[in-house]
Amino acid sequence: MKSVRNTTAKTEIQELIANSPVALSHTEIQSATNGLCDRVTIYRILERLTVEGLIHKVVNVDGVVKYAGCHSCSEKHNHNHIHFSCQKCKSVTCLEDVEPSYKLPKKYTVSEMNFTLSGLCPQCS
Amino acid sequence: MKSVRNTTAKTEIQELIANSPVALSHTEIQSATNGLCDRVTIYRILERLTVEGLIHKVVNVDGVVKYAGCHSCSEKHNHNHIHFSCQKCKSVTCLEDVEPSYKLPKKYTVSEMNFTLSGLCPQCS
DNA sequence: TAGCTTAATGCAACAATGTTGCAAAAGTAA
DNA sequence: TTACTTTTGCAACATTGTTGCATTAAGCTA
Ligand SMILES: [Mn+2]
Ligand SMILES: [Mn+2]
Ligand SMILES: [Zn+2]
Ligand SMILES: [Zn+2]
Repeated sequence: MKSVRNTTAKTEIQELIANSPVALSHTEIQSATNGLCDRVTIYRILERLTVEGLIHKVVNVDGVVKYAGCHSCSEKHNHNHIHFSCQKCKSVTCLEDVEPSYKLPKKYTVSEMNFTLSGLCPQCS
Repeated sequence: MKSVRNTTAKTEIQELIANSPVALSHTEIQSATNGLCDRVTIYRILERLTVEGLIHKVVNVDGVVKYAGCHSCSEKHNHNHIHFSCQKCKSVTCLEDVEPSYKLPKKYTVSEMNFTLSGLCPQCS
């Protein structure tokens, strides 16, 4: 039986992501927590929070990996929203209300989606 | 005036990508060309082909960068199709016919899109 | 064809990001 | 507190991509 332990670093990183209006990268988290723990530990905490369904990973169009809080992912991740990536301020935002629609022609089996739009966010327009 | 030179390596890599049914990563290109040129040269050729509008970059959901041929991008890139990423065979395919629709809050200015679905491709279903 | 200009290449060195193994530290239940 | 197990720190490594610079070679012209 593998139990989950709530450590200081894990709690702090989870709250940091949950309270952030934009998705955060590993580097941004490391800067924000300022020596709270080792950088390897941050990677492992992010992995654990993702598995637990508390945060989700967002791979930006420029390849930068960021993390954002989940709102209703208890058992497994179920995201069908769009992400917006600002080309000016580099922010990545979850647009939870925006559900894209599409129609696949062939015999593809879809299990996940990752839709990202880039341009200028409201602050940078 | 900066002119463009067609070298053996550039031509071969462009044809490799153009004739491939799936998007190719830098590593896959390096393996396929088998010592044709240095790995740095491959990066620079991919950059050049992208600027020239002959290929386009696809950042997969797992962060792996791949390249696929462009069909009608002379002046600048204009892609509005979906990419499909197979979780089993790891292939990334351009679904040129599939155009997703969505409605954004009007405060956002969109200039690019990157939509990727993952699951099982027809061969792996 | 030979020579000239400069785009393209090879190579080394570096940077950023992420992973793994293992011993030490810390969380949790008894 | 003790015992058990998860979590952490650290070092070492892997992958991917970038940069500077000397050398090579593509394409133009005579
Ligand atoms: Mn999101
Ligand atoms: Mn494509
Ligand atoms: Zn912005
Ligand atoms: Zn497949």
